[in-house]
Amino acid sequence: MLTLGNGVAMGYSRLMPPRRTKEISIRDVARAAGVSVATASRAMSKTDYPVAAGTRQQVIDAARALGFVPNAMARGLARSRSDSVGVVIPSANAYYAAMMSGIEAATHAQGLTMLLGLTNGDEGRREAYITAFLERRVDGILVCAAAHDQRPSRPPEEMPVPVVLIGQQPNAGYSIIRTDNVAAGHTAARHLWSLGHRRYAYITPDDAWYDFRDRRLGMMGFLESTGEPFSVELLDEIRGETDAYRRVSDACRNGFDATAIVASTDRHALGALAALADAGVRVPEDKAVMGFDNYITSSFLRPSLTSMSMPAMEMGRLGIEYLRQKINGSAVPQDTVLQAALVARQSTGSSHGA
Amino acid sequence: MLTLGNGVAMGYSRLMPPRRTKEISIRDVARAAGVSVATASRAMSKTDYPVAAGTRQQVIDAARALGFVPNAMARGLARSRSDSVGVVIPSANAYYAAMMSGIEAATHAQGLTMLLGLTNGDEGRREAYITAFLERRVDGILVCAAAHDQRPSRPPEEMPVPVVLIGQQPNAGYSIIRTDNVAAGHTAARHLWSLGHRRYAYITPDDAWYDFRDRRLGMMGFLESTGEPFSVELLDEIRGETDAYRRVSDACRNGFDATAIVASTDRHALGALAALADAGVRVPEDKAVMGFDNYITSSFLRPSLTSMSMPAMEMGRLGIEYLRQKINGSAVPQDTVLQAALVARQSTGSSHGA
DNA sequence: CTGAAAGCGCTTACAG
DNA sequence: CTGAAAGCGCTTACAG
Repeated sequence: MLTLGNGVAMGYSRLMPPRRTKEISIRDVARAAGVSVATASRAMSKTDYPVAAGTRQQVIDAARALGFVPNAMARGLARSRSDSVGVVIPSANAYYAAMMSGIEAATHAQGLTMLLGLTNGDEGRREAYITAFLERRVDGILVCAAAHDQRPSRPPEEMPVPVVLIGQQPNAGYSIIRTDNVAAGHTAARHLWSLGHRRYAYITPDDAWYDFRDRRLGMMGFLESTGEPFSVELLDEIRGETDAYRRVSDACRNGFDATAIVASTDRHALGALAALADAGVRVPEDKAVMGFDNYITSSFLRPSLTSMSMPAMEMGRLGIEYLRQKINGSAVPQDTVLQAALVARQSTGSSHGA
Repeated sequence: MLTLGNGVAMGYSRLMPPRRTKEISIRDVARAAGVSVATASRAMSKTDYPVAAGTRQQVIDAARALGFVPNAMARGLARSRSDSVGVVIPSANAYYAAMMSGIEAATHAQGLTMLLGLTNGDEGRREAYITAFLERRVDGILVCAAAHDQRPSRPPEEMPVPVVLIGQQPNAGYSIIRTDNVAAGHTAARHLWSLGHRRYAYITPDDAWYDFRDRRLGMMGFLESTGEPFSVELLDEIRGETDAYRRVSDACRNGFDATAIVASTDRHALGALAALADAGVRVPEDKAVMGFDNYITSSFLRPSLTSMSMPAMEMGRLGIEYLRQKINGSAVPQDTVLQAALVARQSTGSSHGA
């Protein structure tokens, strides 16, 4: 090994010739076991099919001896079933990471392979991934979140496989699993209200993402329901920590009126908290801050961040569960609504543990 | 929609009968276009193959009119090539999320579909995923990280497809892309040393993960190279933020001697920072803290966290690039070493920006 | 309990 | 530039 200036070490591996030897097939296994291909197939894949115990063992032994690796493409072609599901996810942030964990657990438990499509900011890839999944004949598709204007272009009847949506989307007709973000926003505002706050600020990207819009609507709904005076300042077009930091810093410099800052995600809250700290604004004494999603990080910030915990992992798990049921021809709830949970911490002055 | 107490809303979708209508195939397209199946195939897939422009257009029009979706399993079976790669990743945390972004960008650019296997703490799933990928006849496999004792059970010669490793692993013979963690540990220690620190603590899970071991070795290497007196306290068996918080809290209660805390990842550093804050220890005045990986979060903590930035995204991108080259029969560097970069921030008292 | 054979939907020499 | 045909590696009625 020899490290170059550019950080790349040398030492080339031998050039492998293109692998062209015919793979060992079930035909080879059958021959070795002295049975027909049909029997070999049944002995290996259909555990319930009546095959003489001895025969089955011979086949299995032969397969092992030959190092037989069944060809899932051939199997899928013959069965019109791939035992795979396609998953579309916007990006691999902490929120979707939790969702992916749930998805992984469920797919693994059911012997399904997961084809992953990350749109990574380029929502145009969404359709491209769905098309790719369809060509690969996945048994079902899970579409996680989507902004307002980005819908699966076709209605459910035109989709050749079951589709389940996770996260509020404008796609009428599809089974969907979502969190009650209106209620979450409502709960967040009520919590801050109970601490005495009357002047609010909401930090968000924009209304194109339903989750963020609904959280805001829930907050507004609660505030209006009080029948008392309040104010809400909207800080929008905020894409991430950096945007949040800048805007809150600016606000602090220009007489930031709000005493309660509601950030549409913990990431936005993180930027806001940093800005407040740098501006010498004390939390929660001067201003309270809340976020959504309850990232693991949030409990270790100082002050630790109060957040609405969303059941991302459970949504992922449930999404695959629904898909499985649909694939098997079972009915599935058309609209499943999970609830978020308030986790109060130091940023709102209501708790003092980690 | 009607939300139940358990958070599940009712409203069942109609039961769809198992889809059994034969899919429309290239045969249908050929018939509709008035050409042979062979010509239809060539017109649609082999852009370079000599097909009369008019004929090609007819085929394409017919395919569109029929809503033809080529069957990738059949294609793969016929070509012995699936245009897919299998990716094994330990978990979807921020570090691997960055790696996945790089992987996604590269696979998408090359028209490869990504099959994802998350081991999620259960490293036994590693082999299971590799087997599943092999059955699906992926064109190549990318194995991201792995602890000391978890190796692909077979040597490269026995793997029927190209494999590329990302992250230091004990798998002799495979092409590997890694970061120079020894150098990173060295750099981290040098930075702290230059700030005057002589008593260190290292927070880590254990040596089973090479990255963490190497960072420690690099740190020790630098300290020993100074020829001056120093001390290093090892806080190991620390799995995450919570463990780090507890152990550092305990240490503070029992006279924590170290003035420089080196955490094997930013996550560990986060727990340590929280513990120090709660113990009334000032950072960086009383103790300095450093982490590795440079999560986005780290720059927004207060004090913001000094960290060694690892090129995770680039590793992911390069991994797929190498795989592509191997698949095409090209040689690839056997050992590629990328370098980490120091990002100094407030936790070590060397910077004061965000 | 077992086997022969058709079929899944493509691609690709091979022969015009 | 085009077509007929074999073949990719499985599964599954159908018939013993």
